[in-house]
Amino acid sequence: MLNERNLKDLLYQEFSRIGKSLSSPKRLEILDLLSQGPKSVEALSKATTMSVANVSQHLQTLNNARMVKFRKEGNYVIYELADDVISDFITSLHKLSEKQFSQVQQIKQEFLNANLDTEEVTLEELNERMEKGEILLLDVRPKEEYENAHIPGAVSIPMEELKEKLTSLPSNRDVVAYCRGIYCLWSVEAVKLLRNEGINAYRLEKSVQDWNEFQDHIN
Amino acid sequence: MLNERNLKDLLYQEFSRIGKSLSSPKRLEILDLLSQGPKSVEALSKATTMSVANVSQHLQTLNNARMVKFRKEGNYVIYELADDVISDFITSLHKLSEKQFSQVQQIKQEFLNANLDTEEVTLEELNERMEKGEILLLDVRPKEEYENAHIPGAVSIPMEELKEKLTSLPSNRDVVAYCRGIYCLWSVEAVKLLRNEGINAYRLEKSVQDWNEFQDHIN
DNA sequence: CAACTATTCAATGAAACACTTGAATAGAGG
DNA sequence: CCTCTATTCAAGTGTTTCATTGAATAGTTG
Repeated sequence: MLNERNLKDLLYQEFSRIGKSLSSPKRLEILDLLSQGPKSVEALSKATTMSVANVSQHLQTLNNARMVKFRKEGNYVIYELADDVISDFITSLHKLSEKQFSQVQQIKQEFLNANLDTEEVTLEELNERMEKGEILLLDVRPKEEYENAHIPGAVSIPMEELKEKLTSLPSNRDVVAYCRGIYCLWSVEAVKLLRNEGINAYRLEKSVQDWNEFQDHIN
Repeated sequence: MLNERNLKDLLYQEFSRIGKSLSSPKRLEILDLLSQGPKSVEALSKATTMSVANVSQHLQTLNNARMVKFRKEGNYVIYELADDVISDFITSLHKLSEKQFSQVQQIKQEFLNANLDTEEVTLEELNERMEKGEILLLDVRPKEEYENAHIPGAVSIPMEELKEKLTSLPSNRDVVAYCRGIYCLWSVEAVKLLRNEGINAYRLEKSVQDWNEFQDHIN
């Protein structure tokens, strides 16, 4: 028989399934990757340096919490976020974390300082200077992610191809590179490469999601 | 030395601390209770039917994740949510859960059906009829929670005192009872009691938080 | 249909966790 | 200053979760 205490236990158990899915660092990483677009198990395995079986297991628990869904496509199983709401939720988790963990900021800063004396670009600046045609915006994520969604006007050169294509870039325009957001470090790498080549390069810390939010705000 | 993989592991580990704090049903219940206002360890222990030591331990992990803060007051240690942002975050977790778990809805419905053929009141209705003075709004939460925050115009009669005060209620006005929100069942109890007394009683499923949100929306 | 690939399943040992119990602490009040 | 109370700490136990491994499955391609 269902009494009040039972009911509460049942309900909070259900609620906690979402919490559980967010309680593992690896699962959060998977969710972040999926927020850039659908991916196969193998692709996730590579990106996270986990075994395929392990990733599959995590995806299973995420699926139980209805955080992701999947479809079969040929030999592959393609996973994606179950819902736009979830992408928003993950973003708000990040914001909350950052707000309360100075440690997160510290870790990030330590790394960036060791790697780059970086000048940041804001979305406002970007918007302005894009319209004037003053800059070249570079999306250094994998091609699929660019195709899934990108900042309007951006050119896709995946990190892997950047070295070869360095010479084809204009040296008379400033270049701004972005990838998956604040904790994605490809853009840092890209800026380093470009500067070595004598190009004025800057890092945009923001992601496509941030861009969308920014657009919603000014409209 | 901090390399890219290390950095990611560290960062996601930090992020996951919030997830961890949301991964235990008991902790979620504690957080919900705290979103109604500050509470002592003992009070939480009673409300959740857990041992004091156990609650204390959970509060410790919540504190590590900066989800709660505490102050000492006489003999007692009073815990509360660390931040308004966290209350919002918990609310959005509930909404997300409800959206994806038909099971949650089902559990709730089964219980309510077994207990009450309930007519729900919407916030719009409430607003309208409150202004006309047609109804008496009853807050059946503990006095401290009422004092911490309540819907304007509501009268506080904690559940424990309701039985004794039944006769002092007007039988010529409709009564609407509310407590902590959709999963708080005191309002269900209250409506049952009131109807037995021949009073036209209805349940408001919403909470003070919902009311505040509603007010923000219409302004 | 045989070989191959991507994914999942099942079993293992190791680590993390929840809850209990009983002792320790620290503040309040007589 | 001693007692009482609320809370925390520390140790022990049983359970759940994790990553890893190797086998099983299912779908595709020759």
